[in-house]
Amino acid sequence: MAEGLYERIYAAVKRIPEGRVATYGQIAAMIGIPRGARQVGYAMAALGRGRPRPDIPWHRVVNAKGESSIGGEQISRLQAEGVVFGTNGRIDLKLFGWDGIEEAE
DNA sequence: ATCCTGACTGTTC
DNA sequence: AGAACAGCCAGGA
Repeated sequence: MAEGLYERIYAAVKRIPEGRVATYGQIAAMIGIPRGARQVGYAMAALGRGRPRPDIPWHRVVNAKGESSIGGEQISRLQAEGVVFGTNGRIDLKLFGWDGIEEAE
């Protein structure tokens, strides 16, 4: 181990099934860091900085309100996966929110 | 090596 | 309902 904390975050993000979205706080909680939502956001930001972008579906990570914190490409990608945005630009976490459990195929 | 910035959340008033 | 406070890690200059 001795992996960076970000590595764990990226791993959790990769677990998000297609067509579903997870919140920053949810990712943080599932890897064991309460109140670590910010760290998750930082990790995502680090992806677009200088870090290479592996196959991390960062676009599937949204804020607690169910909307994209950055918008732009993120929203386009989510819609391409079938995620529907409300009139206010928010997603129904009850419908697209990921429970942290991958659906069996 | 140090300082600054960056894609958040829940609680309380 | 809107605003403020506190907690957290890594990378770039």
